[in-house]
Amino acid sequence: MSRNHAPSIRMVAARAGVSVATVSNALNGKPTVSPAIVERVNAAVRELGYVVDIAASRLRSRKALLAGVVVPDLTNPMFATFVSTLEHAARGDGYDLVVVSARNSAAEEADRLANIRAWRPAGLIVIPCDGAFAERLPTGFAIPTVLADRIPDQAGFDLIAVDNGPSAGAVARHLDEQGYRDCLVIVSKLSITNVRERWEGVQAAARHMKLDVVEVGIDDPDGLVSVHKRLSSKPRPQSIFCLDHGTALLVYRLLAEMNISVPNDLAFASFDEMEWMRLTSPGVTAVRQPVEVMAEQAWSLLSRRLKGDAGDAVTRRLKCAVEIRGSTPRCPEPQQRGTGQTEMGGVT
Amino acid sequence: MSRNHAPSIRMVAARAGVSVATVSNALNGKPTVSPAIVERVNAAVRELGYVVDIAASRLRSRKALLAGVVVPDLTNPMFATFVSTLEHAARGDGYDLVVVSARNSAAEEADRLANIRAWRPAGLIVIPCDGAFAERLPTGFAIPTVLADRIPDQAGFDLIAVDNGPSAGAVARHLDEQGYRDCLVIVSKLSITNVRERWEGVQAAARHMKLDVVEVGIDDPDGLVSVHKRLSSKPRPQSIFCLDHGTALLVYRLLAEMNISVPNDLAFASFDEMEWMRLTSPGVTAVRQPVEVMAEQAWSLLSRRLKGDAGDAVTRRLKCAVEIRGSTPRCPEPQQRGTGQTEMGGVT
DNA sequence: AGGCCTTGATAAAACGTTTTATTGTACGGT
DNA sequence: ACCGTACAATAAAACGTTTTATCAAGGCCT
Repeated sequence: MSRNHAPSIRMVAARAGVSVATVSNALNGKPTVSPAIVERVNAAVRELGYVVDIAASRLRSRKALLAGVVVPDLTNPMFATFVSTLEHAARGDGYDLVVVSARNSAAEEADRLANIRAWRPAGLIVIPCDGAFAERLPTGFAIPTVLADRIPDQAGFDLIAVDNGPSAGAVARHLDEQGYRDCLVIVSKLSITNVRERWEGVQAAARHMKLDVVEVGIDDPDGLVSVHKRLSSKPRPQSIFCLDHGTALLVYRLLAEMNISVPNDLAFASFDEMEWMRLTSPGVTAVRQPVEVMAEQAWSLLSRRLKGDAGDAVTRRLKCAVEIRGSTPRCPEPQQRGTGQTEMGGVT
Repeated sequence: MSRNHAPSIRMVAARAGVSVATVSNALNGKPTVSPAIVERVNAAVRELGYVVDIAASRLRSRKALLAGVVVPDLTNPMFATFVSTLEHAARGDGYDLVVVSARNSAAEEADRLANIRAWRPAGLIVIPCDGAFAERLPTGFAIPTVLADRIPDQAGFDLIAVDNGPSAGAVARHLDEQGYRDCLVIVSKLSITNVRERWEGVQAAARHMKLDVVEVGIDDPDGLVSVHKRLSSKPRPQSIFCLDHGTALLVYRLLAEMNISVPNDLAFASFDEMEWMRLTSPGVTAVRQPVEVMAEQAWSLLSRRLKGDAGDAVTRRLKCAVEIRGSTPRCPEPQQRGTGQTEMGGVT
């Protein structure tokens, strides 16, 4: 019994009655093959259901139509969208993607990077876990690399990110102008470069607001406890601005549990817009990042590099959309605070 | 100048002063290599930063530690979680994953399947776009394949899915018992097998409720228009049950826009729980699917197959959790309908 | 001492491709 | 009829591995 192996180019050659080299030439569109033979080869390919072995092909030709993608967490809808868009763009150029998730762990990221190397991709697109990405890049792994979304401590990388500072600043200014005089800023980890940029943007933009910042680790209950304490004490903060969607979700739930009404008792805004922020009543003011654009630009930049462009490292900052919704209305006068005045909340 | 190629096993051999075969044996833990030489080899590997070329390895050894994964849409948080969990499990067994998204198109799914074949994976895990999956599987692509989540028309596949019918039925029965006498069931496409199962489950479980079903294609505005019409006409349906999260989102927004209050004006429930359903006030009654468990079981089943288990095709149905929340309270008496009686909605 | 294992290492073949160099073959120009 | 060229097809080498078969060197037994 012939084993159940996938048909090889040899079988195609035999079936078409030509040499192996000719089959290869025919399939790769080399002009030195006569049309009649091309047709014979194609017929044999169809009949056998032959599909090239990419690995063998790459091995010999030294051309890899393959790029690696590393994201911190596929579960995050933003990164999932990033990957999905990227995949589409890459396939449009004939490239395959090997995608791995670091599950928010720098150690796993390093591991995955080493592992992805074994695939000999032509290029890399990485959303790093944190700024220390350069240290985790295996030595000697010198292929075109484009970073996205998160900002590395070390310069010299191509980078496509959003203008975290100005966008977060725009929200802070909005709160300021609406009359709020203090704001509790909540972050997951200030060590994440984006988050730090946002926080700095807020600090730069707030003119009359007193600012306060709390770290709420994603799985760490302590942070939430301290937010709880902060919200129970008098006077309560007039506004809250969460600098990433994870904390936004946690804090928004906390508010509901504590029976604190948005926006009657305080205003609420978030960086990183999520679907649900348009569904609550009122909607949540949020910064929407242009993920798809980011993915497309990351690919087109990598694509340029793969074609041989060896120019200086590029950094591009994309503009975010700031969606003002009912969760940040004009600040009521102090004496009226907490007595009603519901904005007839709505989906915008 | 020596080109910038990744170091090969040959260089390692030269550096360690042994033969290529010995390096291979050492790295693969063959017992015939003396400890002293193993150490020399490891040192050389470290110094050069050598990483095996998986493709070449697989080519020669005919052992692929690689599985393909095809999902309908990575953007869907449920599938993203599925992939993420799967990846973790696979890596635990030393396997890599090549993940592709069909972007909800059967044509793309077929294309991706053909393409993934070029990687010669050892196995396949697929969440098919629709029931006609078998037709799109390239002929001769006979590797262990586990289907997940969606049910194929054709039998003979390993399958890990949830008990769509009973779970949807549980929600229908709940509505029925709460006193609702009719229910508008909303689906994306009845051609999706899961959705059909859910719909059949609803039909089987509803005892006193009059049922009505509307298809709302994900990108198709017509469906929403007909829902709108249905909601404007008198008498308005007493309850709505969306059988997938995409339509749940659309319809929930539509309700807000039409100023129809949940649950004052009607009850609302959904299959496919999403984050935001715990955040609205009141929370949305929903069926939560055990995605992680599904992924783990899919992997462990595939893993078994890869180890050679050639038993009959297995079908496993996982139980879902039904989360009863404030959006489906006891049905008020008809004369009171729409006059207030807000459940002090809360996050559960 | 001679024969036979065992041990540790290696040379060479093989995997499925692509590429390079080679071989015919036909053609047009003298 | 001869040469040079262009064209079509191919044989063989190469890519980086793993595997198989081979080999050399001891050690043990008679």
